[in-house]
Amino acid sequence: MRIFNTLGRTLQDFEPGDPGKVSMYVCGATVQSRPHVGHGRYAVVFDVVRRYFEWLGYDVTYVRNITDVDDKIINAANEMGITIEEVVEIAGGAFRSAYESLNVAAPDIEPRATEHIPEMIEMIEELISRDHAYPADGDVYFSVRSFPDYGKLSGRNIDELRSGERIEPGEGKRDPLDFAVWKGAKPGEPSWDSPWGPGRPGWHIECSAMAHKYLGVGFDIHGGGHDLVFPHHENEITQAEAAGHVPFARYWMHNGLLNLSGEKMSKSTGHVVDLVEGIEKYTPGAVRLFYLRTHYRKPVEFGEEALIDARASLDRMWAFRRRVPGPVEDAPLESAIDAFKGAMDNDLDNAGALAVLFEVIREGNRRLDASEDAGPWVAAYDEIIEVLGLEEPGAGVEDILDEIETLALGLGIEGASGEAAVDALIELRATARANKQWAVADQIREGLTAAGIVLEDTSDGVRWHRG
RNA sequence: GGCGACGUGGCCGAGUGGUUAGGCAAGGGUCUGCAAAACCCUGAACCCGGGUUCGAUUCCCGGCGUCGCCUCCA
Repeated sequence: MRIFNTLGRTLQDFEPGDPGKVSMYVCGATVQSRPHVGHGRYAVVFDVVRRYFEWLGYDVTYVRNITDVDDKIINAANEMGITIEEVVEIAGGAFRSAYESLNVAAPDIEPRATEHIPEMIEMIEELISRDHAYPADGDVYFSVRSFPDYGKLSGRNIDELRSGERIEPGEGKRDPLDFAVWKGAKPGEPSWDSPWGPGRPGWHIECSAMAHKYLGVGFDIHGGGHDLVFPHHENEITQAEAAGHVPFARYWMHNGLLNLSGEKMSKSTGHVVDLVEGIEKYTPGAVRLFYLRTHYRKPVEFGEEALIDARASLDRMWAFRRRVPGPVEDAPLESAIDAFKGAMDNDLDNAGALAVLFEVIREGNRRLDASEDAGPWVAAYDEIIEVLGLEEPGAGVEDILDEIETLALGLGIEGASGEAAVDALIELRATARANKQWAVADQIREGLTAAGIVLEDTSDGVRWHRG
């Protein structure tokens, strides 16, 4: 597999550090407010990275952190008059449920910054002892000029940064480029004890410390949104490697950002679409497919048309799979699997992989139409759809029991509920159709449609699914 | 200003030095009580100008345009 490594900005063959295993660390979100649709993209992209490696047979350890203390969380708590724990609980819950509905598998480890203060303090002490960091009035700063490699990830050099420098030197900073690894507590802020007095960690140090703790030195893949390349990831590498963890991570993957009306979405400007609302409006599957239609490194415009397009494509996929109910025994079509693998091995060409899937669907449909064996095509579909995480969820009816029951009772069906009632209605309709009582048949179809169930008449009988 | 990415048919979106990507939408067929689904066929593209080449959408140079990072940000 070839991966575009941000470190070096080239396509590189992926070789795990430990044969048969892949260790991944992905920067999760700062849980200060509800997730926007941009957060969904990184979650889905790296979920697919993980699924693909697992599908290839690797034993994957996936770590995704939660930043649960920073300036913005503290501000949000103050504004709303609640504790930071409550902010984290509310926002974190919204993230969790959004991930779940997007079919993003939970990480193996989900460390929180506040639960790793000792590890961070230890790393800061190491940095100080190596003269890469220095305390100043309760803060501790990293000395950027003490680390000659600074800038290697983001591809910039210190002097260029300096010319673009806009920040006034902080009180204790020796150099405007230096950044805080530990921030002394101001009155009223949450804090932890440290050798430099009460305070809290700087943003970047948490990832350096937690990635090292769970994945060790030189783990395989570090991921995150492209906007994290600088300064966050640059600083992460710098701290970790300055503390002696060399190399910090071997491959760096960054997903492209989402635009809204041509402009990047951003929490700070409020230029966002709420992820949960987007999922409700367009359905979770359509949102997930929307993310996967485009190569993961490209920027994408989030817009109504694209989501409706994705929804239609998804319907096509699922409609194909419904034609062959239940699991299939056949081995997946080899040529399709090879093509899929070829696309994915090419720096996770998820869009190319989808093209393979659609070719499988077209030929599978053609064979089913012609009453030829489509088993290998269906099996290939199952294989691919699962790696992409786009499988159709089970068609439960729990949320529309009342509608179904009312409809059933209206037609004289008693004692049946839920799916049994649906079956009874379908049976009743079949009788009506056999007697050419089209009005009754249509009444049942329309009633079920209104309740959210779509009927399909096929040569093999009637199928139903949620609309 | 510095660094970087990108510019493909109505829309979205892969890819390649010479041969059909794919999806959505559109038109025409087939199938069909209705509905849905499906299959077949059709049209349409490679920002502009140079260069390299037998031949460039694909390589090189220049231009134009869009976007990102340089400050918290997936």
